[in-house]
Amino acid sequence: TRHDLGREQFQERVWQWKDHYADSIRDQFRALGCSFDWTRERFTMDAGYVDAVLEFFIRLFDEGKIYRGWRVINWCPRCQSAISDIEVENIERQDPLYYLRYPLQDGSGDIVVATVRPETILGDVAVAVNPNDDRYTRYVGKVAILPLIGRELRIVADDMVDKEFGTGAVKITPAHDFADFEVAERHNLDRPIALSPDGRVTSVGGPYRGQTVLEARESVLHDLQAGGYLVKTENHQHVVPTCERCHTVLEPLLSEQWFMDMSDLAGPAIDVVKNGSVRFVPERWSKVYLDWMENIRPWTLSRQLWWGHRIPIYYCENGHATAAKSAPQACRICGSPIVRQDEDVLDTWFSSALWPFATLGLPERTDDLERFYPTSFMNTSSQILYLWIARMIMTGLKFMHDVPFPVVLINPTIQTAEGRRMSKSLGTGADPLLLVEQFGADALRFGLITAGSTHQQDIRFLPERFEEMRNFTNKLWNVARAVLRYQEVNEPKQELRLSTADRWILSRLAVTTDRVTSDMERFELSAPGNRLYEFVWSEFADWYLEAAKVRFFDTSSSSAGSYASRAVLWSVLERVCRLLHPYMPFVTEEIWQHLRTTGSDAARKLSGWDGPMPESVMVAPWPDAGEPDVEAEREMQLVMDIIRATRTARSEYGKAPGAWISASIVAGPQRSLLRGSFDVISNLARLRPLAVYEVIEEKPKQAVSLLVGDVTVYIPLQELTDLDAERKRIEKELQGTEKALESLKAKLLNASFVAKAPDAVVERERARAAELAERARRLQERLELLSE
RNA sequence: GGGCGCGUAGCUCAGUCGGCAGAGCGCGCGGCUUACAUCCGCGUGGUCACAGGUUCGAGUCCUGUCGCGCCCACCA
Repeated sequence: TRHDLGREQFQERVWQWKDHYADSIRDQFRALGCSFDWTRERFTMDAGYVDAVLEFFIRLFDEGKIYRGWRVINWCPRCQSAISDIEVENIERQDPLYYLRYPLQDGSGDIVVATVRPETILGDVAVAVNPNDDRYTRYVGKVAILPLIGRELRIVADDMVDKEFGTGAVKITPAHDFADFEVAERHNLDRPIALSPDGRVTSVGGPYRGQTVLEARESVLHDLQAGGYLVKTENHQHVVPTCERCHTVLEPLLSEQWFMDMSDLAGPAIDVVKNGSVRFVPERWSKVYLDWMENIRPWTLSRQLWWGHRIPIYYCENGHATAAKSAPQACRICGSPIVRQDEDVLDTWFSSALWPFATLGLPERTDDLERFYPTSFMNTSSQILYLWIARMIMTGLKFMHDVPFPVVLINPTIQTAEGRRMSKSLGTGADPLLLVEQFGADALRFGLITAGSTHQQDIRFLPERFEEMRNFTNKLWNVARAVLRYQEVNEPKQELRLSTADRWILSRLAVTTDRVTSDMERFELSAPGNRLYEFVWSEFADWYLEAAKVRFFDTSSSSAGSYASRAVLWSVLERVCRLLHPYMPFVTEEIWQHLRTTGSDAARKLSGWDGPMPESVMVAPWPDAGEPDVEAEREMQLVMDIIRATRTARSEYGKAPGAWISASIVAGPQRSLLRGSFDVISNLARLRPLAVYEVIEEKPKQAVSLLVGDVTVYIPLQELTDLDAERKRIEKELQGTEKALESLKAKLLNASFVAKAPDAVVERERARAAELAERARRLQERLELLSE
């Protein structure tokens, strides 16, 4: 035990332990790609920091905010220390509830109380009833006799008693119950300590002295029963306070401890949240914060441990306390010699509470303090909202006269796949290094940040999710390989002639950048990740890259076209790296290093690089969104719809995806627009030979017809299917179209819809109805033609 | 006991201002096509927990109910 080692040797061992685990934490952060300024790493036990802790403790002590007093505190019999009320974990349990009969002194009867801890009767000093409880009015002021011990117990009236619970009479044990202590204060009752900190009955317990709590529980119960004092036993569901660290059942214990008065500190800390100087994201956490803050209680500061900041209080031979950074010559009160320092250490959160300014040198007014206080925002977990966040705000206002941070971003809590809390002691945690090894740091980060959404309260940890994200990382890597492969060295400068697809992807990037940026600015971090995933995979890789390849490999394409494609590929990827870098630092940096040494003049110009690019994507500026290109988006949409419709038809008719088939497209007024995308359509839809007309004299009878907006794609029947199958397909489609049209017509016939819905909505529905009607007409026409 | 969150496809989850319900995985069919089979194409899959209400219109807003989870709490 620590006592075998002694205070000094014990501390040495803890330092070794600390060094080992600090290294491991550093390794984890580095593996995860956290880009800290490692030169500024601080530990709350660093020399300078220790000095700050002493300084502020002394100030608070001298102001009378820190004081010593007798209070009931949560005592952990295993840790042999007091712990603060926010380190208590309440667990629900079923225990027997014993009803005990206490005879009245005057022989006029008895009074029955209920308890789950019969051994605590040894510390009883009174019985309390509710002042409005008629059943007990006549008892108030009388005296009951404590069985087994014979102590006289006053019967008092107190509002704290619930008439409905048990018998409506409560035994009062001031030294071993929080509520009872307060009752004792109100009624000026003795507070005998019946159970000592080492878990044994004291001399107050008379014949039971020396027994452990459990032994006493048994023997007291046995004796009560033998004496006829046990009235009955019930099963009782209740919550039991346990130690958060070791899960030992806590004993409320009257003891002398150091406390800090929080009432004056809380006020300003409430104001800054109410007036918006400190903002919580998600906002609802401010309610949780305020609720705690407005009901704040004194902070139990002392711990009976050997590791931590030892309380800088020195006692003289008369027992006076003097606060000082090192042992003073004499007592400040009476001048007599100092004989000892307080043995206790401070709650670890006391030093943490000073973090925002103690790390920056306060009490010295350093340059760092000027520059970095307040910090830009605090990102943390809801679990330390009270333990740390609230206290940093209070101490910051107290010693810096300013908030430590304007924004507190509260992360969702990660739970296990089964929805249990992740914790070291429950063994439900996950080792970050193993996960990094398994999926890669980028995939792990991306998966965590994009899981659920920022406003959520908790999210599940599902390994499958990180597999998906690993696949995405791989996708990005392969896209980069392709893009780099198509780049050419020392390309002569050419005029940049952008195709529809080029303009389309640049527009999609503009829209994506804009939304990603605005979401990030409001601390919405998962949506931008998902958006980038979608952009990279579905738009950039699946469509644009495929379209670009047509130019590289289709011999009929112009060199100007492939020059433009190369430039656009490079620029889009380059900006994607910058956007994705916060999520995936490793792969984006690696790709960006390759991009840095490539890229034509046109490519760099598209990305906005005038001079040389920075050394690392980490220090590259955030990309500008740029303007969307509505026309290009509309055009490309039509191209993609044509390709998709063709693919669907081939798949439906079982035609191999790669096989070339002939087709004609009748595009009406869209013909000129489609001209520029002819090669893309032909290659991605595998249509060859392909002809595009504005109108045709005679609609083909022996053909499959695909309706894409105003455009019709005709594929000769013999390429895909037979007449019968095509007729059935058209019939099915016509049915669907008519059904949709009918419900839309009904909506438009609804007078109140037309009258009350916004014009734009009504207009849109009308246009849609017209479209559907036209589609139905064309399908009908098709059917007639096929039936001829 | 109080506060908060969640309930949407078989699974895990998105869904912004109330205006045509989405993704990934799974499942089915077809493809090793010149970045990627950790992939590509096509498809399948919904009583948006339940019951009311507001509204021309509700997954979305309001009220209540049920279920799950987290936090807080001195009914012995």
